[in-house]
Amino acid sequence: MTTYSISDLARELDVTTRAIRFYEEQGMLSPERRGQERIYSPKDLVALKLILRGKRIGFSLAECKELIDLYDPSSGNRKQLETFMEKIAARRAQLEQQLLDIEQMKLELDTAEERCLAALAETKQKQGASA
Amino acid sequence: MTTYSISDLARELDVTTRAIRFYEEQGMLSPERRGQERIYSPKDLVALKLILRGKRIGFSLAECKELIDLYDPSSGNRKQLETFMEKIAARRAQLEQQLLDIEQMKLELDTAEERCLAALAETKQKQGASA
DNA sequence: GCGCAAGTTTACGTTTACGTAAAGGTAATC
DNA sequence: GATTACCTTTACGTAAACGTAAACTTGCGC
Repeated sequence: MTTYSISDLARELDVTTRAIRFYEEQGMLSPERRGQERIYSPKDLVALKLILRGKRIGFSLAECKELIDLYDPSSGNRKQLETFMEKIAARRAQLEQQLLDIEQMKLELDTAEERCLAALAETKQKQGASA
Repeated sequence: MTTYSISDLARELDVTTRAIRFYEEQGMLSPERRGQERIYSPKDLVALKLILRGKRIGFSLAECKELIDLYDPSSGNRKQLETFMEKIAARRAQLEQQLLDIEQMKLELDTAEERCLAALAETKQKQGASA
């Protein structure tokens, strides 16, 4: 069975060891120990991937923790599942808004760029062929 | 010509007055004054909207400031404009990743939900028609 | 047996984006 | 003239998510 050291995980998922220990401190990971040393299982790897994906989506660590707990079979808690699906829906809606915002901003930046370039051209003309 | 008080703006754009003053402190707004009182113009309203949109997209306030400076005609700086378009492109790419992450998570949550519901059904069956 | 790399804990520091009093000025209204 | 509603400044507080430094142990290679 495969195991990982903390720096294995850090390298593989591109996080710092500090972050990994922090997630453990927050109760999101619970690796085995060999003496002092942390030994991570593939299950831990998956959990860490979940955390990172949650972060990418914009969830807080607290929400990521909820997410992980959701995958814990010991909690057959349907209500939690439903509230979390709502959070995901909210996040999707926010993404839609972000897409709109970005499109809008792109449009405005494009026209700003045009004006800017036009102004530059005008300046050069007034200066004559001085360059 | 229309003007706004700070709480007009706060109401209209759904931000706190504290936030508005903070943005000014950061050099992102410079309203007129009538005595102590801040008087906002439509131009300020636009700037504040820009800030909020930038935030929604996920830009830091520092980046939002760059954004506003971009619209300032006194800076005919094309390089800034280009680097900012790059930031927007990066943000768009991140949004794509977020969409993927959300789709993936939705799939996983859906199957988790199924398993959960199935488990619940099983439990009820074993209990008989006790409810 | 020495050095070095990788691991550990403890603990204070940092950044961002405001929140939250505290303490007071101004202006309309009863 | 007292209340009420807004406005102001100053300033300390806060939450999240680690960064960073200190001080120490453990195992490997030579």
